[in-house]
Amino acid sequence: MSQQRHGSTPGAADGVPAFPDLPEATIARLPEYLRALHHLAETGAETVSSEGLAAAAGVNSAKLRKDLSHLGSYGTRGVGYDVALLVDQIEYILGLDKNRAVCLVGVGNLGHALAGYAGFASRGFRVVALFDADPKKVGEQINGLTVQHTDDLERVAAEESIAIGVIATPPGTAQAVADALVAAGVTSILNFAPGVLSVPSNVDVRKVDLAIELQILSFHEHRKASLTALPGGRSAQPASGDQEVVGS
Amino acid sequence: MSQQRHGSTPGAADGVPAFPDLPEATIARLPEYLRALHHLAETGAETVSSEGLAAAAGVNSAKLRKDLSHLGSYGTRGVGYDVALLVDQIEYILGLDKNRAVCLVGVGNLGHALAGYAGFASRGFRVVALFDADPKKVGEQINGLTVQHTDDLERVAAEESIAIGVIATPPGTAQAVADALVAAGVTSILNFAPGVLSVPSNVDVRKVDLAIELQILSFHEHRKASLTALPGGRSAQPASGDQEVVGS
DNA sequence: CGCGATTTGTGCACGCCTTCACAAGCGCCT
DNA sequence: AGGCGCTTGTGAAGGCGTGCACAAATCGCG
Repeated sequence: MSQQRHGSTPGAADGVPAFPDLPEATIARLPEYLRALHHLAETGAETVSSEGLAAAAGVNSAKLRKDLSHLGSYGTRGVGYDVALLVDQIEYILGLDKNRAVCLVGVGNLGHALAGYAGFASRGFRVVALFDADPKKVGEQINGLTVQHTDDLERVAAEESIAIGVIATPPGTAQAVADALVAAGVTSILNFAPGVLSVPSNVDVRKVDLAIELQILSFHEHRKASLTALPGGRSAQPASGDQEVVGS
Repeated sequence: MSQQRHGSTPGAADGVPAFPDLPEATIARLPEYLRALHHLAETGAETVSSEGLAAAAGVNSAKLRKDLSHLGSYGTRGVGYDVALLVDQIEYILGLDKNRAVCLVGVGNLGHALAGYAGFASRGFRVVALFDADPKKVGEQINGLTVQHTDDLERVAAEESIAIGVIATPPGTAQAVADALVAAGVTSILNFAPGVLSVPSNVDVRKVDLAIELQILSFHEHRKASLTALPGGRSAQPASGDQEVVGS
């Protein structure tokens, strides 16, 4: 990473750089920019304009520029952004240069898929431990890893100093698993189980509920249907622009 | 608020009710309220206060009341909300009373898991068709359904008038699949493939990128680590409140 | 019947995020 | 060297969402 001048992180005093406090909305978009940049790099592009990168990431260019400006000034006016440089910067900010260890709890249908998900490894995450409460699953080999019993979760996770845990258990056991993860020193949890987790305030939780996504789509289906059925409603065919992404 | 009867949907003139236009943020929370309400109903509760429901859904009570007020006036002051009534209302708004048909494209690791995901069926969604481009997978039986070839996607989806499609293919083929879905009349897409989909403006797309979620957590890990390492940073143990959910 | 306890519904202010519009800066061409 | 076109970075405005604080409404009880 550090490329001499341009490279050093803004506000770096000594070895440990001060951390720019980015808006949460910006953080959520950085991974998307990063993916687009990787794609551009593969096609051999050296630089990108904000317009080009914005299009590749599916946002508008003003938003992209403002987002990137929060990281520092890594563009060249009249030219654009250096792809390689920007990749390094974003990966540094996101902490992806650390090759983070992740453990996964719950090797059911979904957990099984997550354990083998290529997208994790390709973005700097290593799944290093699998757990399940079902004795029949303990010992099973998945993707080169042996499933261990959740009773050992706390010990193993602590030993390997795992910082990120993924919960893919049934809703009933999710809270207990979260408690064990926290006890083991995990400070970030990605939760696929429906329901609310209660954790200490120093632990970050992100939730992904597949059914909720469908329900939101269902709402919009319902809305669209009621519009076309209504007297004033136009008959569903509002031109064909590009891209309507609903919600956040 | 007019209130009148309490039962029928607000603004209903004839058979087709006018559709309240809810804030997007509210819509995204309704499924969570619904889940909490179902849970309460199972425990035999007749009514809930906004405080109680808010706690169960992991939000603050003012927000919950404002959200629900957008649906109409379905609470009773001094008492709370009628659980059964509220369930019906939210399910109606979300269009879950329609038992919507969903098709799933891409029966890889993730797609396989989604096809068997119990959370879909239990919330009013029926997976009615599976597709994959790999001839080796075509014909395979999953959860009582036969995997069909993506060449038949457009025909089958149109015949069964499927409105919602789920994409769980590798990123390279996602756009082509989306085009086929749109051509078949699908107007809502849930996309698990990384990358930006381009669709007509009357089609809603929601994206779930599992790797992005981890990257956001990674950022917060990085931030927390740099804080504790910094001279001014407190030594990581900021009391133990409840619930810190990061991001939207 | 009236009163107090309780809980909803909402007006208001604040902060975050988005978007526009433009000045500042950079490279290239003449 | 100078000017021109292009692109970034950002000030300002507007919109959306959140949370507070309180009035309005309902129930139960004396």
